[in-house]
Parts: sequence; structure tokens; C-alpha cells
Amino acid sequence: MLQLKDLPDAKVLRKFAERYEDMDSRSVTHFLNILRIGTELAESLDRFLAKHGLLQGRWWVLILLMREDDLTSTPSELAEKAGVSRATMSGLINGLLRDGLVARKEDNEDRRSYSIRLTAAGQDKLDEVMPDYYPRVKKMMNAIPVQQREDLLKQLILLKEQSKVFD
Amino acid sequence: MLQLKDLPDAKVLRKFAERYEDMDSRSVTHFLNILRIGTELAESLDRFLAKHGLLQGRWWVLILLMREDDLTSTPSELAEKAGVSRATMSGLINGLLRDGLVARKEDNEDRRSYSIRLTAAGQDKLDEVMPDYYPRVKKMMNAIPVQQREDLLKQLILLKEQSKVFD
DNA sequence: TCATTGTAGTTAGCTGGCTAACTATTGTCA
DNA sequence: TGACAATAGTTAGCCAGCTAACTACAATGA
Repeated sequence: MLQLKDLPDAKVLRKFAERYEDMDSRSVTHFLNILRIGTELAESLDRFLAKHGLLQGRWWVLILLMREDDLTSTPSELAEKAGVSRATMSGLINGLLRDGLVARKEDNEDRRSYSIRLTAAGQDKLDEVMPDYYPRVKKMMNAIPVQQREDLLKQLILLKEQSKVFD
Repeated sequence: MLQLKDLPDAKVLRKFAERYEDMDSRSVTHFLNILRIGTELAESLDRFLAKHGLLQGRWWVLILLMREDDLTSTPSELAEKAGVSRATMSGLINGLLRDGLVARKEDNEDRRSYSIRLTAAGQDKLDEVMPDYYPRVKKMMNAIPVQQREDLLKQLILLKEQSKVFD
């Protein structure tokens, strides 16, 4: 996603407001700032995961597998839970297979299907990443008192519900 | 970016908290929700732009060009302002050139460089998109009173400053 | 001046998103 | 039962991000 490094200054806002009458400088500025900060948080997380040789997609697949009691799921279920297409999940699983972090076994009951299992190496990887990840998240979120965090989230949820205005 | 459709429930949080002692369920849940909503807002914008045959990257380049008094910039400047690598900007400009939304001219003073200019077709595209975009942004942001928006932004900026915990 | 360093832009190859089209298999129901 | 519909997964080809390596040119300074 774009980083929108260079947000519009007053002069630019005037220029655009002149040509496009319905523009509301304040709401545009707020919206762009919110988008930008969201992107920046996601990028921080990515850079952190990259230090452990992972990126968001693969990391999330490992977590989804660890959630299961038998450490096992199917590509379709994983795609559904991660919110990506089955094609994308194919690619993610292939990468994890190459790195030996998951294993694939044929399903005897449904021959179209496979079961994907977190390997010992995959669990090791999580055991390396998560004890590094959790304290950092805690530290970051502690910058905001809990009540204000709840408010923040409430406002964001409001915005998200409004995002249907773009449909 | 991941959509994180399936956020952890109480049982999963317990399982992870057991294995990883430093885990703070509340901060993890807050963090993941903020990330997810950021992603969803960006996706809404992308879907909107796609209806006009654009995506965030190309749309942003057109806007950066329109900001300039002579509607002209260079690939390097555009990359810098958009916050992407020069390689990525090469790709974006190529796409826009193919569609005729920008034009390229050699720089007589520095023969390594090109100037990229918004064409009439590019301006037309913006004149089609922006009057559709601005009222929607306004409508969306109006869901939150201005004071609360300012608070929201203040909290997000705090979080962003804290995101260095991932370094 | 000319060798070195720096800068502008592109290319190749990787990741990870998507849709559309495909194969293989399973399920349904006339 | 057998045709059709639905589902699981993959592949191909697109977009857009990255780094590293490259070409071409500009700028610097011994």
C-alpha cells in the first residue's frame, strides 16, 4: 500500500478545493492521515517479522495452524480464515512447504483435499517469534491508557462501517 | 496486506497466553483490530478507485502531478513523494504511459533524467474521479464529530511513534 | 583532467495479492 | 445410474511492492 509520504499542504489543498468544489480539506486530511498511519503500523510489523525470516502472510498461516488442537487445517479453511483467495493461499503454503515449516498430507476421505500441518520446525519458528512479538505489542499499546484505546477502537469501527460510502 | 478475518477468540487467546507468558490478550486484540480496520479502509478505497480503472498507486501519481504548477515532475521525485522505490515508480509510470494518462519527455539539462507530465487524458481522469471521491470522504468522516476525529488522530499518532518498539 | 563517487532510471527476480480458467473429485437428484 | 452442479486445489497472467545489480551520465576533487 502507498505510504502517502507527502500529504497535501495548505496551498495544494486550496488548489484542489478550487477545482473540486465538494472537497472538504479537513475530512480529506483526516482520512489520509488515518490511512497512512495504518500502513505504517503494518509496515513496522512486516519489518519486525522480516527479521525472523517471515512476512505477515506466512506468519499468519503458522498462527492459524497453531490455533488448531491437532495443528492441522486445509488450504481452503486457511484461505477463508486469513481472508485471502485460495490461489494466494496456494502460494503461501508452497513457500512454507519449501521452508519445512508446514507439511502436507493427502486426505483419505476426500481425494481433492489435503491436510496442512504445522511441523516441529514451524512450531520452533513461532516459539522464536512470538516471545519477541508479544512484549513489543504490549509496550506499544501501553502508550495509550486502556479507556482511550477502547474509544479509539470505537471510532475506527464507526469509520469502517461508514466505508460502505465507497461502494 | 492480510485481512486477519479470523481474530483470536477467548479459547485461542488462553492457549497462546499459556505457551507465551508475556502475552497480554487485550493489547494484542486491540493491535490486531487497529491493523485490520486500517487494511479494510484501504481496501474500500481501492475498490472505489478500481471502478474508475485506477488503483492507489497510479491514482496517487496523478495527484502528485496535478499538484505541480506545470503538472510535471521526475520519476525520482515522484518515488520520494509517494514513498515507494524508484523501481516501483518505474512500473507505475509505465502503466500510466500505456494508458496515456502521463507523458514522458527527455530532460535537456540532465540526460539521465526524464520529465513526467500529466496529460489532458490524465487530468480528465482526475476530473472524473475526484468529484466522486471527495463527497464520499466527507460523508464517511462526518460519521465522527470533529473533536473526536482529532482525538482519534492524536491516539493514532501516539501509536505510530511507538511503532519503533518493533525495530 | 580524469578517476572516483554519486545520482537517475531500468531490469531481473523475488513476494504476495487478485481473477479466470482449469483438473479432479464429490455430491445431488431426475 | 448418470448427468450436472458444486467444491478443492492449482496454474497462468495480471498488478504492485521490494532489493540488488546494472547502464548512463553528472559532479567532485586530488
